[in-house]
Amino acid sequence: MAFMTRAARTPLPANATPNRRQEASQRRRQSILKAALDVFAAEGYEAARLDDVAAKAGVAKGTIYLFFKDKEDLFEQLLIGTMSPVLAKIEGMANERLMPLNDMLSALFAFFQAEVLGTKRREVIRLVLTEGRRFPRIAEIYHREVISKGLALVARIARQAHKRGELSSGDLATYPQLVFAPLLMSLIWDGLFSRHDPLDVEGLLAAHRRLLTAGGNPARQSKA
Amino acid sequence: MAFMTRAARTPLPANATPNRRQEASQRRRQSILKAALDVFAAEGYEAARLDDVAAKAGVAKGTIYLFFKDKEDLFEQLLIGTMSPVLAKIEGMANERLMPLNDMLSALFAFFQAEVLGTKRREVIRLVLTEGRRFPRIAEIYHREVISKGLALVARIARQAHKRGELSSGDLATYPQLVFAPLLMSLIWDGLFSRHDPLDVEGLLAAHRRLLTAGGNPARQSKA
Amino acid sequence: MAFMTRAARTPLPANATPNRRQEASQRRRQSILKAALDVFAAEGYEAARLDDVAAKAGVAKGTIYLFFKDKEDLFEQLLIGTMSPVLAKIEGMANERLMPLNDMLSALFAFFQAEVLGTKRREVIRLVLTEGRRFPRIAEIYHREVISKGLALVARIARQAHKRGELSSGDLATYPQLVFAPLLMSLIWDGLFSRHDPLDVEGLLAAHRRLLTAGGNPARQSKA
Amino acid sequence: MAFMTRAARTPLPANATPNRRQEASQRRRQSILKAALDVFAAEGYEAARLDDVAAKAGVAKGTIYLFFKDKEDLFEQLLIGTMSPVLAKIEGMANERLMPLNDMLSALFAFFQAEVLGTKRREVIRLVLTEGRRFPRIAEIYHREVISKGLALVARIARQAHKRGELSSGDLATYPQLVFAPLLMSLIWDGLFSRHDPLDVEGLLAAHRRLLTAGGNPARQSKA
DNA sequence: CATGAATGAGCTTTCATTCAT
DNA sequence: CATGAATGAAAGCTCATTCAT
Repeated sequence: MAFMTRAARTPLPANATPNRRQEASQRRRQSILKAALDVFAAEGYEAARLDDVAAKAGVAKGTIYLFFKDKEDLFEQLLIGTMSPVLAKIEGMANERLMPLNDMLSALFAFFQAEVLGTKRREVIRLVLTEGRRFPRIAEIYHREVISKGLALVARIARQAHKRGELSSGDLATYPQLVFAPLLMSLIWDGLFSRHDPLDVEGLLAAHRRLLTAGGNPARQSKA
Repeated sequence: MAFMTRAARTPLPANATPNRRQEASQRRRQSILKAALDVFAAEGYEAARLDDVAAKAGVAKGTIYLFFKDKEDLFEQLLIGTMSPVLAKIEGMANERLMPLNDMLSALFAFFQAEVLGTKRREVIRLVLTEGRRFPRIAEIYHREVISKGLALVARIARQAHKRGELSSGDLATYPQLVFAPLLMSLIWDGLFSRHDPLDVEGLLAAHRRLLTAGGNPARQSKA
Repeated sequence: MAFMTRAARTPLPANATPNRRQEASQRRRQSILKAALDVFAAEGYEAARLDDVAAKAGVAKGTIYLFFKDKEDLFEQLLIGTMSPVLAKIEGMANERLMPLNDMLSALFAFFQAEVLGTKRREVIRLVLTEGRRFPRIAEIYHREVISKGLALVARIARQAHKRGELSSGDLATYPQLVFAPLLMSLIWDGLFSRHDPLDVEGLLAAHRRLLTAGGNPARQSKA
Repeated sequence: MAFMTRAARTPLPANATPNRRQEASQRRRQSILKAALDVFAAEGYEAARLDDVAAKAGVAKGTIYLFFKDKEDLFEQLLIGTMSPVLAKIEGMANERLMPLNDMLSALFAFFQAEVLGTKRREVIRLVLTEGRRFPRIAEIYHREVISKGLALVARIARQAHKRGELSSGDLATYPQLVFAPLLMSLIWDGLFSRHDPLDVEGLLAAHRRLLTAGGNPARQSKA
């Protein structure tokens, strides 16, 4: 937002020029990142060719190096930069008043479907999964900034639900990963097998929600 | 199996030498596959160098091409060949009398921990996950031979458990993936994050089992 | 010199601005040349980067091309331009009344030490030596404007000294290069080996002078 | 020599093969070094293209990397390897009975003209001079293995000549560089200026020898 | 059969030069 | 005039694959 403020304040022709340049530069940077995501997602880090990235971005090969130190830097900035909206969402949820478990699961799964599985962010997560081992820094950042925060949020809600009696066991507070496991499964299935055996993600996640909440409330379970 | 047939047919002393040769040949093939697994697991398909595979296997680089058409063929044979024991186990379980859900989960999780997470097979699965998208044939074979059979087995048992009243819902029969999701999660977590945040896989899977069976047996749930 | 002419003619306040511009332009040109010398001396012609020259000169990369056609032109103008003071000195000495050999050697060696070895001019000569083969034009200009004149001067003095009986042989008149050889040696040694094995240039040149004059004056020799 | 011995002793076909390979390999290595010398000498280190080296050597680009780690290694091995015959000669002269100064100068200058100026070794020395600053290791090795030994040899002979009264001064023992300076001058002149102004190296060195020996022997001097 | 030296296409990265602003 | 972002040719190096031995 900040960058728009000045633009609005300075309709002066003199400032317009450097402004335009900056904007064009940012647009170029974004087009490189977008192209890089496509190519990295399609080929993987090693097989991705910067020639293809440049061609797809509509820039010369050398232009990439104006924005990124090297191929690895492009890859890291791509992965790290794209996670910030997800991060913001998670932190937003964490700061809100703690919602009931079931609401949170609905919100979480809906968010995941709409904002990850339904967008190119899906590819970013996939790249973290597939290349993370060879980019320990990325794995670490991703764990610290996204995974651990998401797990902590779920764990807190599960703990509260357990205290309130919504959950009969503390297992979800101890292993919040169980909440995310089917999301991961969906993402991976979608990439590997949906061509031969499509997965009804919606149904899967609904069933997963029933499973998670059922144990704590056998009465509900019979209705769900 | 086919390759053993002739060996069995030729116990003649005169043929002992070609026999030895065949054995030596098979040993060589195996050492290449073993080395290839190490290298592919450490570097990924693209970054893996056949030089390293040859060195690790103790053979000349050209020797690899006596057994495998090219790098891709080596990779595919590696992934496809290693899954057969898993496949056998799954088919074995499928052919046994159908066991109760809980027993099957115990057996399945124990098998997974002992035979996959605890062995180099872990790396094979990881390679399927990380490289599968770029090797559709492998994904397809793996889905057809392993995944779908494992899911079908679990689905059948879940269906029966549902009929018997062990499970209050048919969800697991519809989405047997829910049973495997935490296994996948464990495998991936182990590879990416255990350095910074180790995961108690045993505990996770136990909690998962409670979750899966809880809904159907409220009485048990309260004890668990 | 030419560029100062107009400046001297235009003390008008109205013309002060174009004047300032010209001065600024010349200052810019000089800063580029100075920076270029540093970078070419440190890296050699090929490895020198115009980016570094521009940064060191405090101008934009494109500015270099306002003064010099291309990298090669910058290099040539640098080498050719810097030799003019040396040239002037040599011509000055040539025009003076011919001095005795010994005095000339003293003056020549002192001049070389103070004005070449002791200044950045040292790097210019080194660049002529190291890059001259690949820039025949520079070698030629340098030979014509500096080397041949310096040699001619020394040869004339040596011839005269021979006639006067100061030198018993005409060798120095025929091979005035012998006078310069240790200067060259000093320059090169200084660049390559002084780190491991410093050379007492002062002492070397003194010994060289004794050697050059000794032959012609055995009496002196015994004292030196 | 050693490698020819075995070849003569082993006309066995079995040993012939690996032998041939080794020989072919060595021939290839030499052809690369020879080509590299041509290209480095013509272009300098930075501007030399390995493509050209490969083409000139009649090998593929990759072949260079079978023998040399990288461009720098090729360059260093070229410079270091070529100096060994010179080194051997110097050490040979050092181990002989110390000869009179005049004989040594004759031998030294003749050797330099025949074995350095008259061969491609000339280019190697030139490369040491022109590139040595940016390859400190080479300068150091060259100083340690060649320069310092040559200087020590000359210094010893000069000291002895001084003691015997052949030389009236100890200057040459202190500054043996004075003996070599005209050799250096010849080498450089040959590379830069001989096209426009050929240098009579033979005459120059003869004059130099007279100069060096004259001071100590005024009688001779008057004849020379 | 087994070898491993040789190949050369292909990739990343650099940097002199240009040109819209 | 001055700028510096953009260009793209060019170079070093790698490595899957081949094939003479």
